[in-house]
Amino acid sequence: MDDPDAKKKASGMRSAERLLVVLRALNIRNGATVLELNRDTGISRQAIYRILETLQNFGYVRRQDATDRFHLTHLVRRLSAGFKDEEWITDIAAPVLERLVKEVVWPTELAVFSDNAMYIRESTRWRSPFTIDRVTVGQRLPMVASASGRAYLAYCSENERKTILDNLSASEDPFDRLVHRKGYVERALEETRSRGWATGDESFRLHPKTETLAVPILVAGEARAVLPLTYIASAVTAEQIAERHLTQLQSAAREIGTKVQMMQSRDDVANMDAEITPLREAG
Amino acid sequence: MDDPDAKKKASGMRSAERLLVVLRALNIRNGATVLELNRDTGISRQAIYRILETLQNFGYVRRQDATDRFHLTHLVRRLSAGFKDEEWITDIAAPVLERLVKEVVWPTELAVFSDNAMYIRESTRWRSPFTIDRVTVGQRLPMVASASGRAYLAYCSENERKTILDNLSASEDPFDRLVHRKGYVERALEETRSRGWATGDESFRLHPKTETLAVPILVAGEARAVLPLTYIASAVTAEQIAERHLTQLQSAAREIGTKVQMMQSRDDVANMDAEITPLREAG
DNA sequence: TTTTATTGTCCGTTCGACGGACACGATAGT
DNA sequence: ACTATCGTGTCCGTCGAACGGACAATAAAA
Repeated sequence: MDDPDAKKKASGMRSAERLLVVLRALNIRNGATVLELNRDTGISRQAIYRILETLQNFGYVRRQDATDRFHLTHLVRRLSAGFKDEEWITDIAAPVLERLVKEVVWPTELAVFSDNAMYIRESTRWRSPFTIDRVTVGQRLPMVASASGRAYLAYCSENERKTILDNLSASEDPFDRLVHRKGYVERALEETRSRGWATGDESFRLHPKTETLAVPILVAGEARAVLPLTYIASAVTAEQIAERHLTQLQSAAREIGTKVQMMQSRDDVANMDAEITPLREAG
Repeated sequence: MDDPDAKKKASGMRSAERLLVVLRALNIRNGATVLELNRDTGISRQAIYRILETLQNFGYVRRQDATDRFHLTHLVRRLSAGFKDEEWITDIAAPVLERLVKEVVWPTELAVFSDNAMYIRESTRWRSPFTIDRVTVGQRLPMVASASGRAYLAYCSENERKTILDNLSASEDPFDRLVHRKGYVERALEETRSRGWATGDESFRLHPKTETLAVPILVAGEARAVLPLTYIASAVTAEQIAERHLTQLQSAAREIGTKVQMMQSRDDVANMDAEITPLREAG
């Protein structure tokens, strides 16, 4: 009875919500009058004045003198410039991983390449009952010794692989120095490609009892990230995991890859589904 | 007396302001816990919860499951993607023009190149007592006939000039067709470069009584925009205007140019002067 | 002149934001 | 085990900020 509109939000701050709505409206129709914003958003004129004044205090909006239009300023970039392009994939992967952990009981992660190593960016470890180690987001994984690194190297572009291996040859990290072992990298990548998934070197273990298996996430045919699965070595073998879950892993990887590709191919992320949700009608 | 804190803002909505502060804080330290945000911004924890919930409802923020950190999502781009790169220069020029109109009584404008013509993007006409026409923001100015177009063509890069003139040769616009007149463009540009400022063809007048004189705004040595000044032809000549105000015009143009250049050379607009202004201390 | 459309501001009411207080869990030190 | 410390999460009574109706002012249209 107290909820006439069915889709009432759990909570959230009213005035702040409306500021976001106005800010979004200004992004869709940059250069708008108060009345236009009133019509676009359904927020009362008086409230639009208050909101615009607030935005002006922060310098995010300026008023064009001649006309009575309000424009965004370059400072609005501050509201989103902290979000790096590289994080897209993590952002998109998160919900997919969440679903994946329900099908595959073992914990899975998302790892991306950065600074000549793979880094875990998202994890479902805490959701899996089989998690025993404490590896967390931010964990570094060496390129040639870890399953994630190998999956990436095996499926990234030829040029990228060469550059990475070149960089690694100067590294002091003991696991990185494996690149100098004759034929080591070639064998590992060959094996990875023939199976479609990678394992890590037995000398590299984040936890003594666990092992990891990883599949690549391809965007436009090249690896942009990897999807590792960690299991308890005494319970199952890598082959058993692959037999049971490889299809699911690869399907999740493909879903993430295509979603990222779709995003990147859009010219303008902002104006997709450009309608604003009017809050309520007001005068 | 009713203003105890000396720097109290005129008004603005409290909760919405604090949401903006938190959003900005998240951009500076992407991936933050509630407590970190509390410390960074000085906003109480309870309020941070409310704010983050609001941002989550809009999808601008998601919570990384494993850790207790909040991250921006790709949707935050919607809050600034409506601001085009091309608008930077307008944004930066606006305050400079405002000052300029106080020194030079005649109305000045900012015009940028777009779609094979110049377009007025900012104007101080309404501020000048000498304004008689009703030309407004958005007005199109042809490239070879208008003062603004000539100033741009004379000082843009060689390649850009060639491309523009090529495009114009196919245009149906009568003023654009002047490009076909033998030696016309060359003479106009030569004259412009020798003086440092441009005038329009006498056949092109937005208003029968006014004429225009324009100087280029250079960024990295090439024209990115122009700064036209409109005067009443019966009152003064172009030469008189130039004699009196050319220094001021060029100095304003230089100021805009260097500011834009400074902006563009920054890697990250968001993190410049990265301190957040804590609102007040709270628990 | 009247009508319509739009901008701008005032002000009394109300409801949403506020933060103190408390519960809980995890980790560290003794 | 006990205590201390730190961090997360939630409840709830109070209070002031946000709300929008109402009105003034201006300009253009009928």
